[in-house]
Amino acid sequence: MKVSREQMAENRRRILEVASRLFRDKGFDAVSVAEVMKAAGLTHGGFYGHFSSKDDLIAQTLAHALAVGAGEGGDFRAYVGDYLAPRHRDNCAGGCPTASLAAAVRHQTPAARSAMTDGLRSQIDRIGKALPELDAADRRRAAIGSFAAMVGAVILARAIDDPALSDEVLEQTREWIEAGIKPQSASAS
Amino acid sequence: MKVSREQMAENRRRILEVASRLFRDKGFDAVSVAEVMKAAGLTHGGFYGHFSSKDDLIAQTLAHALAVGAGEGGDFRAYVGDYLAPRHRDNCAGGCPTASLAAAVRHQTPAARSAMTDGLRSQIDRIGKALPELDAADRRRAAIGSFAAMVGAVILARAIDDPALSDEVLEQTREWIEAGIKPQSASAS
DNA sequence: TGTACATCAGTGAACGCGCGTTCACTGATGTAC
DNA sequence: TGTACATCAGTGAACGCGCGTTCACTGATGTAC
Repeated sequence: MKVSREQMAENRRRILEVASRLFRDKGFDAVSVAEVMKAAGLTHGGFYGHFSSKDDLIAQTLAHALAVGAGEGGDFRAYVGDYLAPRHRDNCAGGCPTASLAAAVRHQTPAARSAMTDGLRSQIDRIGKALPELDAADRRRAAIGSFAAMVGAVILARAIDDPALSDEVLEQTREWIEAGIKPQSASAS
Repeated sequence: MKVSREQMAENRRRILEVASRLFRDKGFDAVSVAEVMKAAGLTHGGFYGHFSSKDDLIAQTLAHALAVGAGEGGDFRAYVGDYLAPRHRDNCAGGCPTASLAAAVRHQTPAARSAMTDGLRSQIDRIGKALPELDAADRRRAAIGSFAAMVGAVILARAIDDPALSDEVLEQTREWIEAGIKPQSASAS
């Protein structure tokens, strides 16, 4: 049965939202189109009224997931602390899409890789703006280096099955980043 | 037709070797059992004489791939430079198994996660030993932090479709790590 | 404002395909004599 | 050392299953009058 235009737009939004959570939690391959539609409260047949293919859903979900949560002009220390916390490691479905999906994007379509690239570019710029105490060159290096370390640490912490080592990877990486963003080999806080 | 015991052992080794390259290149899901066996010069039916399932192959391939290349007591600077080089980014099949597979291990069996954990533990220890100029606490932090940054940077560089930004992620992360492993906010080389 | 009808979002059965896995068979291996 | 035979690594057809995708159908929407 037909639904109103607003209802359809909301359905589409809900599909993208549940797909984003499911993909982050289980990966692109382990989530079926039918599973996404069921989680959105619909049946699988209607999927192709919203998206041309599963690959199209993946690309649009990436663009959607990497666009939200863009705000946060806040404290970089606090951001790193939250990012490298066990709570974030254990919350794939609600966590950073880059940490969950960046490695899988390599095997996806050009549209998906393009969405990922745009998201990463703006993420790096955003981190740079959160480091105003550094000069331009140090700021860019610190933004890229610390973001790479954060993403890598969460990926490693999620792969490791020993909780102690997993916690240690998060904690040591946090300390390593904090030491690295002190301006110019200067004094401590 | 039956083959000699040595031939069988060599076949098994070849299966693990080609599986390691194929998995690193295309991911676990995109490589079929038949594809692995064909690349090893065999037919798919014989697979179950060597492994109990595809999951078993994945776990044993991880243990195999993470065990070799363990040597290299060499210079840490050179190691970082090679790791964060475009050549390594562009060589998934022959590159670091952690950079290619760590993120996917989260969705695999406990045996696979256990093999990954063992590999990461020894990798971290090995990097620590390559940093003898630091004291114990700094060494551990530098080993974990710089390895996380290296893995994260290669994953991000491989996800990005803009060559300039991809190169920049590698290069800036390399500089960030080099700045971080200078002993105790001390002088340059 | 009320009615008649064309539109089209969503439904659910059905499709074709590739996958992991199984199994009856083959023929070289390697052991018993 | 040579022969007879049991073993078993590898072969390739076949299986069942879940997936992405298609399509005839349904009935609420929203427009034309």
